[in-house]
Amino acid sequence: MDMKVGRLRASGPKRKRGPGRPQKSANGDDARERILDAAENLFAHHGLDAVSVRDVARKAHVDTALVHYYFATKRGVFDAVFQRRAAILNKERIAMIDAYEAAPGPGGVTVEGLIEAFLSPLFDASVKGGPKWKDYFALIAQVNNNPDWGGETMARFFDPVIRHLIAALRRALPSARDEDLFWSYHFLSGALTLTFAQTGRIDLLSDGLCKSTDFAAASARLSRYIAAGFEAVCVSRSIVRKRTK
Amino acid sequence: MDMKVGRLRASGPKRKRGPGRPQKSANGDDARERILDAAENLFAHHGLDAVSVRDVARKAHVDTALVHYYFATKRGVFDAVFQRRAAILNKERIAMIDAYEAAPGPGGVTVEGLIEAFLSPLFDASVKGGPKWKDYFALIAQVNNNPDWGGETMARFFDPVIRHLIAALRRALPSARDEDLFWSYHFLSGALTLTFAQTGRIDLLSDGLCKSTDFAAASARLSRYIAAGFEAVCVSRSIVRKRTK
DNA sequence: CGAATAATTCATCACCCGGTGAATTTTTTG
DNA sequence: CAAAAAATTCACCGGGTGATGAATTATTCG
Repeated sequence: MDMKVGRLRASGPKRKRGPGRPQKSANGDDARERILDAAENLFAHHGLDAVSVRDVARKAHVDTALVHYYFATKRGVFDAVFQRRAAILNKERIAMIDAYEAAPGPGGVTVEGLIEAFLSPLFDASVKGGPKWKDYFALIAQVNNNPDWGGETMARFFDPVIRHLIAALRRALPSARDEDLFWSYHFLSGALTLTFAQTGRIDLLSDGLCKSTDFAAASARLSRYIAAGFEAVCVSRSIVRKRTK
Repeated sequence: MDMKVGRLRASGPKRKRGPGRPQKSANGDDARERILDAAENLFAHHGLDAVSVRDVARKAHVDTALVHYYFATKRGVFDAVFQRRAAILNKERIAMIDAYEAAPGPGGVTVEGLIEAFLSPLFDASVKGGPKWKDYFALIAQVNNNPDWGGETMARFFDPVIRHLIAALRRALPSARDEDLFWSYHFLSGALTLTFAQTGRIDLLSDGLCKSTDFAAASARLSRYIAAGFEAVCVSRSIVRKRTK
């Protein structure tokens, strides 16, 4: 009986910098990068399961075998796409929160200020960063709402930043309960990711008055909306809470 | 030349009540119903594209051909699942909004009261209605965040109720702009559907303090959270708006 | 140049997919 | 009971899927 023998080929070549490099290196037109871009775009717009490795390869003008050469498996492609922009983003977001806490406006640290610091790198990237960043955020929206492996994946990449935000919120709202903070963040997460998902939903609902792609409009409202939600839920209402619980 | 001839077989049998009925009819154990239940569960937990017709048939203890006999295509199965509970739900939600507007508490109609009327049939069904209803709501979460056809599908089934809610909110907040109302609803929609998606995300983030399955806890917070968001965004701040716009 | 190494392609495998037409079985009707 | 109709199964098709090993091309290094 021949059991399925595990793949021996490692996940891609040894990445030493020197020898045998591809056509272009300083340029962003490596085949590897093209594959990631193609996958990012397709996964974001159609979901992981609706896109085949062949689709990705075709869009990247590359043979399917090359995709497996670099990333071993389809899930490997996905992970690489997901990871590529996460690190940059997370560093910025933590820096923004810290900077705001170190020098808030007159009146001190507010919930809205913290939320805005937490969100601004995302909206900045999606507005100024070009379509690839928009694709990336749409991809995150997909993952965040995936019931299979979404929760685990999001936790792996984004929990540090989020815990950082929640710690800061805890300082800004000393009377808040942790459950209230976590649920409030959960609602924020849902509102944010649906906005990033660009489903065209709001376009249809509003008969064209609002556009899914108009992140500036979303950004102008979201921080205020969410901050008000946090304050309404997290600021001492223990009497009411006991009644509803 | 033989062009692909359209399917001649109609989408299922003639549904007259009399002849040739299956094993059980009054009971909910029809094969047709079993297929819908199986599909509902699988689509909700894994997404439409990750589930095959064979998976559904296997779970329903039925041949794949029977699935096509009743629903013609995989998408047909999905539509039937989606539609099955939508009508019931929408009728209840409109009734709740109307009832609340007709007899609000002392102090008149509030945003929180409207939101709660709008949401309560959902949480009621998911808490009291058993696991099939939870599956259904998880399925809605999938659809709402699907960038391909989610926006259009949600619009087709739920826009009437939502427009009804927004009309009521417009009466409760006469100074609100429509863009603000639509964006505010959009955020509500995202927060709600991520909650229904049951991704386990909040469980991991909170180290088990909060549970994705605890709809009672979510329900206890969501209306207040969202109402505060609506009021913060939609109540006259035209001076500020002009600056950010 | 020529050897070494990385990048890329080619041909292919075993399997799963959605869907269909023709039997076959079950149920209802007269 | 027989005839009719509905429900269900069986066998199958064409095509797509993720993945792989061997061959081929491009690049770098000595």
